[in-house]
Amino acid sequence: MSTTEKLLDAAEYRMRRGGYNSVSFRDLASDTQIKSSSVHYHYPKKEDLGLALVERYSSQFNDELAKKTKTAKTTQEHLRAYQAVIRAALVEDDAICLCGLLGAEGAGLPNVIQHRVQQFFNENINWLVSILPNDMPKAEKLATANTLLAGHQGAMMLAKNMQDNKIFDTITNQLLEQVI
Amino acid sequence: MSTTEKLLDAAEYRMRRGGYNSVSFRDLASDTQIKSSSVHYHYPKKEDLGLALVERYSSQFNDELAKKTKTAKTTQEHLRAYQAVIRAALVEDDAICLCGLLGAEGAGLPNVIQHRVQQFFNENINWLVSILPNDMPKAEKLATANTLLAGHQGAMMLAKNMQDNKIFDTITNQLLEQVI
DNA sequence: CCTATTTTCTATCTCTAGATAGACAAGGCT
DNA sequence: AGCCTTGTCTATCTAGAGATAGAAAATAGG
Repeated sequence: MSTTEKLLDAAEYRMRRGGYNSVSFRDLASDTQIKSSSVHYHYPKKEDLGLALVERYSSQFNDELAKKTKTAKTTQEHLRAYQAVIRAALVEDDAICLCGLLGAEGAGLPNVIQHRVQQFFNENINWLVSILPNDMPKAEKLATANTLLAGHQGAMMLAKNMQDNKIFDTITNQLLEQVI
Repeated sequence: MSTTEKLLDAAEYRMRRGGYNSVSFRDLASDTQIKSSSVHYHYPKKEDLGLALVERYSSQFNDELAKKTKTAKTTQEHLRAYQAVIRAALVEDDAICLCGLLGAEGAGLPNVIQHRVQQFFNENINWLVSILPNDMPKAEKLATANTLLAGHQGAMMLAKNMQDNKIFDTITNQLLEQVI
């Protein structure tokens, strides 16, 4: 595994738990067995690191979604895949969504990162809109996409906080049942 | 206004935007025109400050909720009040919920604060369960309460991020319509 | 094998963080 | 007046942050 990958892994682990400001170059250095100045070689500014991380997270998320919907046909199947991808992020990594956390910290972050997180949400919404039933009015599609996104993000946050992943399932199941 | 109130106001303003780690004693000192050592006089450790802040936020939230539901009778009326209280926190303060943000930052915070935030969520859920229709099965009440809480928190985060408070209204209206 | 590039290192800077000790000031109470 | 409590100040400590310069090592390509 390349050094940049190791760095991003360590940064993702830490950032998805404590947030942007809870991660330091020295932490990442010790996680990856190099010196903090070497971390700066790969990512000169913290902003660079953060941006690269959101970019990787975002494209991995979209890849997962594409993979899990390869054979999906109905809206229901697509939504179950959406739920499953997010659930995996929560359960396997035992952490909430990187963009959910960075989105909450919003104003405390460099502008480039804020915008990249916003892009992640926009992509989410566009995807959701694209897989909702054709006979659903456009405005309702948009509303539903926003509700699903917000609901899933909130569900991760709540489940993590209550230390009970069943809460995520309960909430998202209810959302999927009611929305369709 | 007392110094401690001024301090909590300044801390709340900053913390609801950038998160726990984005607030420093020196920031608060300059916000309130005193020296940082004087801030330590009122709140010896940052943890003390954070805890006092969550406590004040939490009780103000519950007070608002009580006030707005004084004449409420139906579940619908109670839920509209819940929505309105959170909306006011979003629109008037132009910031997301303190506990939503601290909840997301979870693992990066002192334990006492984590637990106090968790208590805020528990109180929210208990309140929601208490105002849901009597004929709704207990399990469904709990699920619905969780969905409403997560949905509202997610809606704040998303609306703030997209810089469009209408998103909050759209999402929460849809939730209230579908859930009842 | 030698050179050029990439990567890591040592060493260090500056700034800010949280935190503390102890002097000093203002006000009420007896 | 003298005292005690409350609050603020100056001054300072230690730790850690992000960041940089320049030497040294590793690696790749001809």
